[in-house]
Amino acid sequence: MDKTARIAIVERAKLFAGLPPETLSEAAETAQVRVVDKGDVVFRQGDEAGHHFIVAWGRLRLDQTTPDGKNIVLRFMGPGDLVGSVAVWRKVPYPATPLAVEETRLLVWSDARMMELMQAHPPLAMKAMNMMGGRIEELQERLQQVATQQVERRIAATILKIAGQSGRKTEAGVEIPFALSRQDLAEMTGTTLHTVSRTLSGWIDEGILEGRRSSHLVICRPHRLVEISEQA
Amino acid sequence: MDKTARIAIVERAKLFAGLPPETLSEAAETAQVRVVDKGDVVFRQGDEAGHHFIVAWGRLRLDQTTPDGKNIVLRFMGPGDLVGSVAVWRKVPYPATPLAVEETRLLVWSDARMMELMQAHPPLAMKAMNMMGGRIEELQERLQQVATQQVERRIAATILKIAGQSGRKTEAGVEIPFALSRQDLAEMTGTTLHTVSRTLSGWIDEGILEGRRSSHLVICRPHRLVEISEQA
DNA sequence: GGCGCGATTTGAGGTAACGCAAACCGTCTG
DNA sequence: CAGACGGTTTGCGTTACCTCAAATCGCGCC
Repeated sequence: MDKTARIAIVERAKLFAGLPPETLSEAAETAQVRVVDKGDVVFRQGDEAGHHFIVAWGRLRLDQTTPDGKNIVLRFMGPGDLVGSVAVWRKVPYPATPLAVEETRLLVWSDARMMELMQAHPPLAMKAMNMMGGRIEELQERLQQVATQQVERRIAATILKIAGQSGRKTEAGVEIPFALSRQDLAEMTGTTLHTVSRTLSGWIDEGILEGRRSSHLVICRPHRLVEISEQA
Repeated sequence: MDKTARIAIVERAKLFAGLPPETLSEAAETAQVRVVDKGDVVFRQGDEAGHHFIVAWGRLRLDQTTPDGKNIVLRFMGPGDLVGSVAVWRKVPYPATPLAVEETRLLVWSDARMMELMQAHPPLAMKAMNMMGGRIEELQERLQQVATQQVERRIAATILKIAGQSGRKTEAGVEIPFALSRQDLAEMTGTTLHTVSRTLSGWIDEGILEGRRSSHLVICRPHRLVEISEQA
């Protein structure tokens, strides 16, 4: 990947959005590139944290395993998203495992390099706090959902959020352009595979969704899903 | 409150921990002081965010109200904790309401002042990110708990966490030194007042806790609570 | 094409936790 | 001290969701 391509990626990353060209250029120059095959991980929960990553293209699923062996999906991440930084700044082991659900390319900076960049360009640090703040708000919202809403609403809201950040418009409706299993949805919403399957089956019967027994979900009637996600 | 007192508070705040005395002094000089009576709020969810607060003494409960009128308790905050900063940095309205559960004194900086401090003292920004990272990890842990564990475990874990950050040792055991209602615990663990009451009653019968029908909980057998919070 | 594997669907039964309702008890007020 | 009030306790019926179990289907592989 040449420098121009790297700059293009850096430009798109939320972390660098709106910063002056010199900053982008300097950031791009000091980045390494890393490719992760579908099914492989960028790093593992518990590894010592030493690098910041930005997704150039592809898609990651951020998993967290509990001491008693259960797994939850914290979020999906796509181009422009920042991976690993929280742990690096805190100097603690990575608290989760990002797994590539499709072939993914990332830009990589060492802890030291990123630190230099931040010292040299204070707005970078502000941006970073901004992004972390976004994560906090997102987590608070999800916590609130899991704590107070029933399963059907949570599943609807989760599908809508994913569609909002990764959906592609097609003739049939909004398509989620990667393999999102019922198990994934269960682990995002704090329920079981079976309950998700039942719920989706119902929605497919009602014509709200398409994607029976297969890979890619298509939302045919987003409006209905919104209603469900907001129903009292 | 004189300058020496303010410096002492600033010194204790995690945000400033370990920074050089000049920084502390400068921060302390530019701070305002604000007192909030028990039952009053520092600001309200939805207000425009313009100020950073650090708790000097006292205790706050951070509440979030959902569109459909439900309430959840995000966390309790005590001396040294940072309030409101996430929203200020993101330039979004405050996402939650901090309510004083006892008379509370805070140091206040305007957005602009804090920005100046951060620009002048880069380590401050690093500390801030560190703290935000801590919040993210805490939220991820709670999300995982609510999503995968059953109510009894969640209540046990929540009481232990609160005891860990605010508990005081007494002859009878570890006391939680402020009024923590069953309703509060319910709103922290994503369950109902009734279920919390039943669960605590059981534990009190078993001698794990004290505090029947009254203000301050005392943990008599922390070890048992830990077991419950980890039980398969 | 036949086989086997993993993901999904669907059924049936059980239960943790909710929702409603009533009683209870400190505490503050007049 | 009577009375009212807010937090708590407890009982009981209900239910949303889980758990266990089995059938079904798509897909890659030989």
